[in-house]
Amino acid sequence: VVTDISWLNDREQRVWRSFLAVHARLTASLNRQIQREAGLSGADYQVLVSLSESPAGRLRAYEIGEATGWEKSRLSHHLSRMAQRGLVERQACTTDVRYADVVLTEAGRSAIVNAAPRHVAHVREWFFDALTPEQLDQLERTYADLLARLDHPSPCATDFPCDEENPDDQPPDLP
Amino acid sequence: VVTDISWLNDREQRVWRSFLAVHARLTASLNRQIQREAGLSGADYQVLVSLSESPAGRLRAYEIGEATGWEKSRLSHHLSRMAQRGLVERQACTTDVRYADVVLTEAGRSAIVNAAPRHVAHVREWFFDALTPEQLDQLERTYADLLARLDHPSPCATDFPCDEENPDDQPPDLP
DNA sequence: GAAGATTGATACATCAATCTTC
DNA sequence: GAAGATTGATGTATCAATCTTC
Repeated sequence: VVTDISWLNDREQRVWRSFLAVHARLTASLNRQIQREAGLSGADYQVLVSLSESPAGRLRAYEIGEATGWEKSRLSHHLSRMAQRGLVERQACTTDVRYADVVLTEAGRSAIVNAAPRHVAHVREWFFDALTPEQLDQLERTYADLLARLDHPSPCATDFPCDEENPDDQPPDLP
Repeated sequence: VVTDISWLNDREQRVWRSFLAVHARLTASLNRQIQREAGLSGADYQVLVSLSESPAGRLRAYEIGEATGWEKSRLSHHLSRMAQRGLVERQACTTDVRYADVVLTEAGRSAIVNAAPRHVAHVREWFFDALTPEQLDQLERTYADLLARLDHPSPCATDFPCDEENPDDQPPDLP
């Protein structure tokens, strides 16, 4: 009954639905596993990874936001919950009081050290082990292209204001 | 600081993070758009699409669960919210009272008819327009492989009980 | 005023427990 | 007892509004 409105062709629809399904199932499985095995949510994991990758286990909330791509309020709520559970600690930054420093606690560090290897094992099992080296190459390229498109929207194909039309402003910059 | 635990190599890490980032940003953008333009969440949209694809705009809750991949409770909660907003209606199935029938209301139908073209336009703009035909081919194949792996776990590489080890049980069956 | 951050309200997701009908 | 579905509790995400400090 949706056929009378403009839609994707068969292949596009197949690819799009696969894209959604792969991600939904993969993240659902990974989140369940990490929750069961380490008592962490996927969101907890992301925050802890960011912090553990920083030299002192300390970052500004702003930087965690950059790393995770979350907005301020989501991050703030989540940090509150994590702080309440003793995984991180908030500390006022000495130089500029606006910036909230977030530091990894001992509990937080042991949580991520415990969780990471299991998590990686599942990412391997469910993602990388299903891919050939060629497919890995292709994905690297394709995702880079997709991210470039998302970072740098093309001249508006839709009815939205799209003031960003300077195509040589910033080089595509890989995460 | 995470380098002393087993991890992915550089390329794998890049691909994995891109995979997560692409999906996160794409779905976040799409959800925002569809919410703003049509007052629907991504979840609403999925349910409405399933229903609108069925001949009578009527499905059993069970079938919507299959289509969306959601579990019973999530679906039930969501259908309650949608029913409250007048997008769908629950009706007892005449033949077997266990099965709950869900029917599309007029409001639900016009909501999806209004939302779909805009949604598709954004999927094109942000996803398909960034891909070459070759990349589309590659993705179709790769996602099929990934789904096959998720449907049909390989003999356990991890410490989990994995009783499903009959590799010729069911042919990989594409959604 | 703008950037960084927080709060409160609401919607959504997940889990365990329950209920009903076959 | 098992399949389909619902409920309640808790955790998570999003939006708008606010607060503080530069």
